[in-house]
Amino acid sequence: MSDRPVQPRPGRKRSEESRLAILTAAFELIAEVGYAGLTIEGIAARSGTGKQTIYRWWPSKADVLMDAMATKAELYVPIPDTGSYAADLRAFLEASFTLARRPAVADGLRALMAEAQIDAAFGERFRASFLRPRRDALGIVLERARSRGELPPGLSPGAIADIVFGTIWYRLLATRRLPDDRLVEELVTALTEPGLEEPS
Amino acid sequence: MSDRPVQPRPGRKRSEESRLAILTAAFELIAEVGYAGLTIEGIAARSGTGKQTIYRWWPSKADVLMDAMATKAELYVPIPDTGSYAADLRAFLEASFTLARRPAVADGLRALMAEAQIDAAFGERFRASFLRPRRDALGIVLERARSRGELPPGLSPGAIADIVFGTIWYRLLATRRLPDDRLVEELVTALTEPGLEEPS
Amino acid sequence: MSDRPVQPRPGRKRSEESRLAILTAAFELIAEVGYAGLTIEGIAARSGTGKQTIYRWWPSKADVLMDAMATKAELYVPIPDTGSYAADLRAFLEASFTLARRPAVADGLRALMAEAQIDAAFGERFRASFLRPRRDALGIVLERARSRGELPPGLSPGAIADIVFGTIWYRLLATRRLPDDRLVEELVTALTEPGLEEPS
Amino acid sequence: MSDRPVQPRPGRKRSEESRLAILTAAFELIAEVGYAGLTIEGIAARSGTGKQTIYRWWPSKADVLMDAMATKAELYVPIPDTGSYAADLRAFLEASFTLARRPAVADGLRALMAEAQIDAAFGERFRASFLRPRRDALGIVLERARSRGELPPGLSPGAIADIVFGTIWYRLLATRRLPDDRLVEELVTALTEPGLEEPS
DNA sequence: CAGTAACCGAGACGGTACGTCAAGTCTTAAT
DNA sequence: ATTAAGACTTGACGTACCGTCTCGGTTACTG
Repeated sequence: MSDRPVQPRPGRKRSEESRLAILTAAFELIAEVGYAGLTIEGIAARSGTGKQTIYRWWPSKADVLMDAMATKAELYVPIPDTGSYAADLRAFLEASFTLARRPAVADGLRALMAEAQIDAAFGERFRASFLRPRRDALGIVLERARSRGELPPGLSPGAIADIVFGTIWYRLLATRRLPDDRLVEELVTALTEPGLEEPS
Repeated sequence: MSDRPVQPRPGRKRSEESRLAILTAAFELIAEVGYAGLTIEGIAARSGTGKQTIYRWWPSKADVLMDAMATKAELYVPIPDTGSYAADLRAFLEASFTLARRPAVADGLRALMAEAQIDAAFGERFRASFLRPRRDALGIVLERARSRGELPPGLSPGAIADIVFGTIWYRLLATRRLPDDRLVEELVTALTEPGLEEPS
Repeated sequence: MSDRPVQPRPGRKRSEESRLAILTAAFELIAEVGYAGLTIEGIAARSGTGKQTIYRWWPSKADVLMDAMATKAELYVPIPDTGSYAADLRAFLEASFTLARRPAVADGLRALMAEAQIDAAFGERFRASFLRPRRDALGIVLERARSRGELPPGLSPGAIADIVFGTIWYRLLATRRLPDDRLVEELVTALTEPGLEEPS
Repeated sequence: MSDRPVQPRPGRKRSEESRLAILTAAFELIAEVGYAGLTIEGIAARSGTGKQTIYRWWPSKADVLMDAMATKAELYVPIPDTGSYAADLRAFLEASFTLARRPAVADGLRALMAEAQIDAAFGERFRASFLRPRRDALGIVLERARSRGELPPGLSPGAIADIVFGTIWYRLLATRRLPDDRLVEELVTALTEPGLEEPS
């Protein structure tokens, strides 16, 4: 096993130091000047690197930011498995909302989603490497619930995912009221079969 | 009262011809070159006007586009009043989805929402003059339902609005699968009290 | 008469202030940093103008410099007419040498001739608008001498011009010994018919 | 004495293969893309060597080109010795003109002279190792003529050299009319004492 | 014959300047 | 006062090369 025979290409190796300096600069700049003020030149200047080094490894400033978010922000959302669909859903929502309430994360996510609308090629990359994994995580929770027969009738897993992520993103993008615990309960209410949730 | 006494200011009047030419050019250009390729200079050239004329009347190209969308696209969504919450919701969703499925409209909405993330001042205007009226329309439907006691327990009107608009926007922005009739039914399922909708 | 009906084109007029600031900056910079260190960006910064303003009116930095030399340096060489070929030639050479001994002029001429070798299109412009007029001035002197039968046998006016200008340029470009009065006499000696010059 | 005692330094020897590949690449590239398009990176790529190898042995691309000209072009001009100043001068001019008429040589010479104006350090090397030997060759011819009393009165050997080389270079650099046989005769006419040349 | 020193190719690095684009401002003559 | 036209300053873009700096690997002299 273990493919990739390390392929010892000739020439100087990529500088890990520069890579981190660039991601750090991008992460700091987005907080200081906003996405509209974020420029490749600014990242290069702040990080003490050359523009060419950025262009060599990332196709656009949005890709730098996406990489910076993945590297510098801790975006991991665990896949809960409590045995109950309602509890799993609540746990997933709470973890996601906690993330989205961090200002730097919320600002970064808004900028990435905006750029995804404007630059179609980046949009593809953003969906494939950022949105899809998180949607897949919820998909696992929903699949378990489905196999236990806990999903409400008339609601497909796909629609539930659309509603869950749609509501989170809408709060971020359109209302700018960050999602709170009350919204967790209302989403759980809407997405579970009434009468089944609280067996008390 | 005393409505604008026509205020006969001195000097040449605003050219209605130019205004329409600018909005038409913006609407056509967004389809031809995309929002990334839309420029004030391009709009001026295409419309046969000067840049200054655009800057005099609109604060940014996104405002031109928003105006163009409002003027050139027919974005009106009627406020249904059938007497039944489920039927009203379904009608509202169907009308909204029909709109969002028009490619020019979908592209324009995506661009406006993107710009609203990047330019905070435009974001304010976009929310106030574009998002709020539509949310208010749904609010009227929901208020009528609430007063008739048809809203599901545990779901506030605000949360329902977040879920409805969130899901529509998410399909536009993140999945690029345009909303379809099946989603209408799933949203109605999630947002009505089970057993009440279809009295079968 | 008086063509060019002033052609009142619409729009803002070219800024004479910027034009002069650019030429002045170029003329000063060539002395301070040399041609290798002369950049469009440097000229723009020093002159307080934008790069685009330079690119709008000149095709290359060499053209800016050529214009600056013509405007800022006083390069005019009068066409002598003493009635004697030898005296005219001597006067022409002395005036030309005086010019070429000014360091700023010598440096500028060297740079222009160098660029003319490297950029063929500029070379054409340099020959047509810089070298040709000066060669034509000498041509008038020689034509007068020819009509009076004063040219030495076996020497065409073209060859005399090649020798005169060739020698001046060679001293500038290759030896960097600036031309002096002794060289004037030696050139006059070589280019006049012996025995005719000093009729004494 | 005993120069360079072969100094058997340790380490790998300079690769003659790479040296020739670099000079060949430079010589070919100057013809294909011109001096403006000639780059160290291009020479390295074409020759299959690394940039460092070039920088190790030559201080600039102009030095590579000068070396390539000396190695690839046959630039040798014999020192004629016929016993007659006029015949020697004619022979020297004819040999030099023949060289300068070869397009690759003319292009190379123009580029070197241009670079000598722009890069002062290279200019020194160009004068010392390229121009000086050729001027010295003519100097030998002129010294022999002087000792035989054949030089025209009023013309120093230095002035003659300035006129000879100046005229050749001027034709190359400024008029781009390559020197021809007629010019040989006119130069001989100007630089010999009339009545002495053809004793007929 | 193992070290070690200089060379080689490849290619990433920090920089500088390029020539272009568009932004938002201003000036002009005409309406 | 407003318009179309177009020049203005500003700032970032993405590219091209510069000259330097690793890399891993090859030669060739030396202790």
